[in-house]
Parts: sequence; C-alpha cells; structure tokens
Amino acid sequence: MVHAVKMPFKPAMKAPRPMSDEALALIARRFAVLAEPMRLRLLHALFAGEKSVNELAELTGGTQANVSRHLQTLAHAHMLGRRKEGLQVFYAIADPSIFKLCELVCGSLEKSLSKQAGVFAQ
Amino acid sequence: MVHAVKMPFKPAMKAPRPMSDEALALIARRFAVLAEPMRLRLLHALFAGEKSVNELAELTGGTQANVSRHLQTLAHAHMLGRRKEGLQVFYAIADPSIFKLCELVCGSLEKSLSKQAGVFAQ
DNA sequence: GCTTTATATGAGCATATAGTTATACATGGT
DNA sequence: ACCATGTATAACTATATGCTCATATAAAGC
Repeated sequence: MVHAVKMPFKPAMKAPRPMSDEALALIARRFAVLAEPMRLRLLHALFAGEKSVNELAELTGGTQANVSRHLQTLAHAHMLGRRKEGLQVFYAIADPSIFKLCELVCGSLEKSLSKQAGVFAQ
Repeated sequence: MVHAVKMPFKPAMKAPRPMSDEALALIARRFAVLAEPMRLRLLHALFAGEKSVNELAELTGGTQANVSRHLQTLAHAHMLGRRKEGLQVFYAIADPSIFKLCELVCGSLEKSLSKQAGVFAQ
C-alpha cells in the first residue's frame, strides 16, 4: 500500500519532530481563544490600557455577563491580567505576543483582501 | 449611569479605531482555522514541503475523509495551495505568515509552561 | 467501457461553546 | 444590618463544527 509518490519539488524531508498531542492541543486552544469576535473586540479595547468590566461592556456593546465570561476566558489563557480594586475588576493585556499575533493576522488578511478592500480602511 | 471610574494607571486613551464587525469576523475566522489540532498537525507536516492527501493521512494518522476536509478548510482560508497532478492532489503552505504565527504561539506557550515543562521537549 | 486509485462530499451524530436571563457573591457606604 | 453597585456564575437554548461511514467524482490503465 506504499504507493510510490512522485515528489515534484522538495525532496520530502521528514517533518522536524512529531509534536505531541498535548502540545498541539495547547496551541489549538490558544488559537481558539482568539477565534471569537467579542474577545478580539475586548483585546482591541484593551490595547489602550486596562479597563473595568463595565467599561468594556459599554465600549463593546456586550452584556455584562457575556463580557465577564469572555474576560475570564482570556485571563485563564494568561492573555489578560486581573486586578481588583474596590468593587471594580480591571483587566489588562498580560501577554505582549498578542500584539504581534494580531499584527501578523491583520497583515496577511489585508494582503489576501487587497482586492475587495475597504473592510479595514474605516 | 456614567459611573466616574478611577483610572489607576494609563490615562484612558480611547481605543485606536473601532474596528468593523466584518474585520473582526475575518480575523476571528482566521484564528479559528488554526484552532484545531488536526489542522495544526497537517500544517506541521507541510512545513517540510508539499504532500499529497494520502501521505498526509498516513503521517497524521487521520482518515482520508477527515484529512481531505481539513485540507479544504485550510485552502479556503488561503493558508494552503492546491496542485493536482494525475490522481493525486498536493497541498503546500501558501501563506508564509503561518510560520511566524506558530513560532509566536509556541514561544509564548513555552514561557507560560516553563514550570510544568516537558510537553514541548519531545 | 470497465476497473482501480485518489480525492471530495453528503448525511447523521456528538460535542463544544456563545448568548441570554436570572441569580449569587463581594465590596463599600449609610 | 441593610442597601446599592460591580462582577461572577448557573441553567438553558441555539448554533457550529468535528468525526465517521458511505458514496460520488475524477483521472489513469487495461
């Protein structure tokens, strides 16, 4: 069943290292956290500095409950830090790689969308 | 209802630009495509160069049907290119930003996991 | 044209997760 | 102690998506 495959270009070097299931799950989980518009909206709002839950709810137009949930998701993924001050809880971006991640994705998206542009212009 | 909020640190500069719903949906979608272990496994296998569907199925241990589906998802997101040659279809990484994305995520993950390490060691 | 091989796709099931509403918890003021 | 405010959580519904099995499509050889 080992069908002799033509190798058109690259000489078929084996994949570097197999990558454990656990590692893949962790990476996938990290991407999944970033795969929700509301969470991206929250991150975007936090680019300017830390904010309270209610502030974020107002800025993003989400309900308090939903925003709180998403903030927790982001915090559990160590992307946000949490600071309690009196009645309020302030969240802030804790993982600086978030900025680069978003830059990368936005950049490659702008490329593949340069035709139907306008979406990012604003 | 505009509760006067104490601004502990940063002087509350407004978020740069509101970011349209469409843009956010596109970015979220892109992250979602990367948020599945099997797709990450496929991308990882393709780091070494283009491969056919069956090759990838064998390498990843997935069924032909499932691998084909995931490859399509990746291709529709413009992350993979597709080349047909005879009976076989070869997929290859088309978006170089993928490499940097994975590097970034792996890097920040290794940091936050340096304690329980070993997952990435292999 | 028929068969074989490689890939794609349709249908169905199972699971995960986003959103809502209502309520609980916590803190500060009176 | 009580009440007001800010945040978290529980229960539920709706939707999306991954996986499997079976089948369809497409190309190559006979």
